[in-house]
Amino acid sequence: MSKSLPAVITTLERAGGFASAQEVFQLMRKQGKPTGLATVYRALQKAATDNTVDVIRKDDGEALYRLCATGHHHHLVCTSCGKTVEVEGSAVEKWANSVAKNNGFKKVSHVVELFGLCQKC
Amino acid sequence: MSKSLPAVITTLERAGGFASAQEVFQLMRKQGKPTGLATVYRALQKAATDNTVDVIRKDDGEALYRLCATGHHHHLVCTSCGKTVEVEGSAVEKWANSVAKNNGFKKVSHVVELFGLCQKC
DNA sequence: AATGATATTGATAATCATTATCATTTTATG
DNA sequence: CATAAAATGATAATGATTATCAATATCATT
Ligand SMILES: [Mn+2]
Ligand SMILES: [Mn+2]
Ligand SMILES: [Zn+2]
Ligand SMILES: [Zn+2]
Repeated sequence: MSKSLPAVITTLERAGGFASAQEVFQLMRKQGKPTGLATVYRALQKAATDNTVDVIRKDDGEALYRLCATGHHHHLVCTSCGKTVEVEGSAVEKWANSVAKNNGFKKVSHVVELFGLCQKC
Repeated sequence: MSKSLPAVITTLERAGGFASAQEVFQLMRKQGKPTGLATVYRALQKAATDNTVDVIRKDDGEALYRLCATGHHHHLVCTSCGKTVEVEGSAVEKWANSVAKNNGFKKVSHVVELFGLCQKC
């Protein structure tokens, strides 16, 4: 997976924020760089496992991707206005790994999202 | 929505940990309380908006529901066989609260779930 | 009880993101 | 160039979720 990955990432970059695989697919078509849907999915998945993009899920379960400048991190989201703050989670990473080890689990991933009310709300 | 909701919740309770809508549907069938799939979905969605159940998403996007425990805790779930271990998260609680305070957020809640492969799998 | 209004149910079909196939094309390698 | 290996993409299959809508159950009023 090599020829298409850069083009997909570039498209995601131009998209600005979050974009679904389907949206990236459509954008590439409009930009004159049509690419197979399966290839778009493969590229985004690869980028996700490489931690070069973040993945979140809409309420309906659809995956949204975003170029990830800083590496793995989590989100603090205002439940009222939607304001989102990216937060570091090294403490959580360590905790997750130790919990996994203590229970004999391998290849552990985690979902960590924080919700609350921002200052304005 | 009333007749089916209690039965769905009871089934979710018996399931122990997390269960998908499809699993609840199958369980109710086996327990001699067959209920329509659409009804199961409706009941779980209602319970979710009422905050009587938690909703998380597997890596593949499938929604998992869990009866809101009386005592707050998290889960370590095997993505292969579904084995679930309840884990303490005081370290995460502290982290979440400090992150919230640093960003001026109030009434912070969090979703923290761990996924991996258990020893058998 | 009987009637009509309203809400719930569930079998079934439709939706749609994601994944699997697999033939074709491209790239790597000697 | 010749061959093998990897990437691509058109297409079909999968499967969870949602939409329909006719049949039932529940409620309210006479
Ligand atoms: Mn993390
Ligand atoms: Mn917690
Ligand atoms: Zn806010
Ligand atoms: Zn397992």
